[in-house]
Amino acid sequence: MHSMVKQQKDQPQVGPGVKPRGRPRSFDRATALEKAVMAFWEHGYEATSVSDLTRVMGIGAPSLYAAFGDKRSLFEEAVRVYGGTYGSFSGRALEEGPTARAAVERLLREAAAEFTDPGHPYGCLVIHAATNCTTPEVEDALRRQRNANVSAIESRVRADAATGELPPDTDAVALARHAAAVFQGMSQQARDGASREELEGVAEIAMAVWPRAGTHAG
Amino acid sequence: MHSMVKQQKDQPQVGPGVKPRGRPRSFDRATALEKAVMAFWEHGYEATSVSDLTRVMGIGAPSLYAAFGDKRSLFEEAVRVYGGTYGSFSGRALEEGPTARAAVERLLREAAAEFTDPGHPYGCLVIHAATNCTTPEVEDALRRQRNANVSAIESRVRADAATGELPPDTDAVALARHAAAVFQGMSQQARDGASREELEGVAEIAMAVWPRAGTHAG
DNA sequence: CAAATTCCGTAGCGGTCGCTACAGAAAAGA
DNA sequence: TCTTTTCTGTAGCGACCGCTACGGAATTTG
Repeated sequence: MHSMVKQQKDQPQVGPGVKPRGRPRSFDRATALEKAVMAFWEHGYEATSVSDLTRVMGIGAPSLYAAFGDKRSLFEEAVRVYGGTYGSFSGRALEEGPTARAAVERLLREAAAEFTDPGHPYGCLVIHAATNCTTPEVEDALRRQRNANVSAIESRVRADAATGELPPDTDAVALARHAAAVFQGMSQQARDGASREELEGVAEIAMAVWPRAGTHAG
Repeated sequence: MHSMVKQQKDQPQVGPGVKPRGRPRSFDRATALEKAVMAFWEHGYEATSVSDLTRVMGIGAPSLYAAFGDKRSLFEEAVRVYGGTYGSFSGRALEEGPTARAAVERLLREAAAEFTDPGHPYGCLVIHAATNCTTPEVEDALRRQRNANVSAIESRVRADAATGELPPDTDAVALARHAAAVFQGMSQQARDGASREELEGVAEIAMAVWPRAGTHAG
């Protein structure tokens, strides 16, 4: 006997003509999930208790566990929702920017606005929601995500150094890590009360480190 | 009757000739406190339980409470110890640097070494040990400390802009916040596994934003 | 010695944690 | 209507949380 995997019926994949069998869910799953995103974003994984979640999501604990598995699965799904919405600007900036410099400039400028948007918690969920975690897997998952972002910046810098858009002796690792450090520091300062304008000033200053095209370092 | 304040006999202020009355403490207070610093540094305030503390400190819970008050008081004392030892480099760099630029350069370069020292947990306790805290007072205390550091950098920049060491139109707030953001981002990246050399590269890159003496911005 | 004072180890307090057993309610299928 | 399926609310599980009452141990004072 192989172990049974609990059937997940969370995301209906069948057409709209087929109705599920039993009593229908009395709440909107996406709306409840969005509330969980906000709670985790503001207070982090550990400091957000299941009773906190059931309160803000407006459902009972059994409904939460039936719809989302357990607290950790709910958090992972909340991280995915965040990455596809509030946090998607960073991936877009890095993909769509015409050059590494333009991509990072857009990344930092949009971060200044996003991190201080009064419509949701300050800063970046990926940076802050799983620090000091008693569940190391949760902490590691977001750490990997942060390090992947550093690598993404580095790849763009390295590509521009290869094409001549940046000087060939550019230190791609240091330039990328600097951009990432400014990004992460901006998130921290947003949490500490910095304004959008202050963070835009940081972003502008940070862009001064980029070598100009046609200028070689040293 | 006004409320009695519990007599604290933790730090003996009398001369060495006077012996305390009852049974002497069977552990060294400073050594135990140092262990608590390490535990809070690595796992943060909330994720470090009292039983974690009693284990690493090698004492029972009643001894901990008798010697340090409660968990929060112990944490506050640990933060003070940290600020006077591992974290003291930042204050020294900002005070002793001959110019704002030299002070920040030393700050960042020493941070690269300190944040990655394998002899203790990575990164900065003040930045990481009280995030996502269910006790907002604890979180706020370290937030104030971080914002005070930003202000300290800003003061040094402003002073140099006044003397002409930096251009008079220098944006002191942005320059200081950028330095602080890099500092905080370096701490985050140290926690995420960055090496000393990588962080030194970040520090070097970050210093490129500073206007040279005799050069005016715009 | 005895008395007084202070510390330590055991053991456990009330509270919250993540999670779930259970029974009733609400829907579809027969 | 009756059965089947699924969801919901109550109520509570064992584990851990921060913290402490209590009695015995260790030390100074008289």
